[in-house]
Amino acid sequence: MARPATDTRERIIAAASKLFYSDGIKSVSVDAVAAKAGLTKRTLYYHFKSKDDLVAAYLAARDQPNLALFKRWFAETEGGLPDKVEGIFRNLARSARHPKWKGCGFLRTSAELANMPGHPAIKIGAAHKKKFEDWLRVTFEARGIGNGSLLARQILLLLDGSFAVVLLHRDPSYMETAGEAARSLTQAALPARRVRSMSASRRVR
Amino acid sequence: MARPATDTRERIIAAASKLFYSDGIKSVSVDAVAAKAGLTKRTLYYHFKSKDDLVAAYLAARDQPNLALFKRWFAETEGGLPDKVEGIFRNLARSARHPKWKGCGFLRTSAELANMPGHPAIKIGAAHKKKFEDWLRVTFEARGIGNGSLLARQILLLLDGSFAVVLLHRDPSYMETAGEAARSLTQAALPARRVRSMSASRRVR
DNA sequence: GTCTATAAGCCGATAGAC
DNA sequence: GTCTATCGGCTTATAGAC
Repeated sequence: MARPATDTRERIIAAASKLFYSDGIKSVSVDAVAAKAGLTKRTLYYHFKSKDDLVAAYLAARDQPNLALFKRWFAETEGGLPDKVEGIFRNLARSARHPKWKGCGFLRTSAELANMPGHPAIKIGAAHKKKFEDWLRVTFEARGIGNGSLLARQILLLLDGSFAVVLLHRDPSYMETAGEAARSLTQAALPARRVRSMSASRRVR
Repeated sequence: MARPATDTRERIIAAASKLFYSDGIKSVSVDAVAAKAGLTKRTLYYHFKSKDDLVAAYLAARDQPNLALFKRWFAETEGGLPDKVEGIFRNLARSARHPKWKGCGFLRTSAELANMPGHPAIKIGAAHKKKFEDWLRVTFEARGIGNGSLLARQILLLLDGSFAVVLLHRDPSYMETAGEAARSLTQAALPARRVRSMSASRRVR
């Protein structure tokens, strides 16, 4: 009562977020989350009906902040559309060099829970990626790209591919490679007027 | 003694492979693997010193067959280089429609064991992906592509991205999208002589 | 090389007091 | 809403017989 219930709930989610992202879902016990949050397991089960419920809350809490970060990286990168798209990958490569970086929490959770396709956490992850893809599509269409839907899907594939590959090899330079590919595809999809010289698709050869 | 020890070992790996790929690493107990192989846990521990050892053997057994499959898909697709590259993705999309498909075992294991970067299974997964990338690079260079190393990395990113995205959304059409992107990038990287009309990079607009 | 039996501990979840 | 205490089951791994 000294603290409203929502604060306790958010403290639990914060603790769960650190542990689940760092160590995975199955490796982290409910006891460990409760200890990290500074309360007992019984209290945790007062706020969440099950561990699955807690896992879903962990990903739901990452949804909006994650999207906001991508949008900020896009907005803050100067230049044309290909530059701004590549800017997302450059910023991601920078964050991937942090020692605590362990890939994409949404993708890692879906990989770990692949045998539970209906799990609420997977639905939240799928919705998150759809929101990102949709934001890309709308952004591309607003800039006059004909098939913005296709380009958005291609960029998403490169982004999630770089999450997976960089996690495996621990080599963030793959994100810069993905950024170059994203730049090439974006450049090629731009309306034909005033094509930039020295575009990435030319630089390749 | 009725059966050589290697047969027992291979039967254990076969059982482990089915269970680990289907349900993940942490979700599958050593008991379950032993039961599936039709022997006791004590016998399993006679052939493998630990569960980690068994996980590594599971991925090692998938290495060569998996590479051979990609090479076969490439070889059996008719047409030019962009067609053959896209053929890999088309075949992958077809296999992803099988109900038992659960993404890439190497990537899923590395996602689940992300907090153990030195785990032997992760090293095997990283080596597997490097072999695939290297085969792509050599293939591209043999066909006169200037920066075969860059294109190989880009194709790898699209392939692993499609593994991750299709696993999350359960929508194999993303693999066809990745195949189109791979075709575009391959086409753009080809030596300039005799550019095919109606290439994918043109079809986009 | 394969078996039965068990150690020693951790798991998610719950009972009941306050 | 938070606590102490605990249930029943599952976990990896090992001891020792044959």
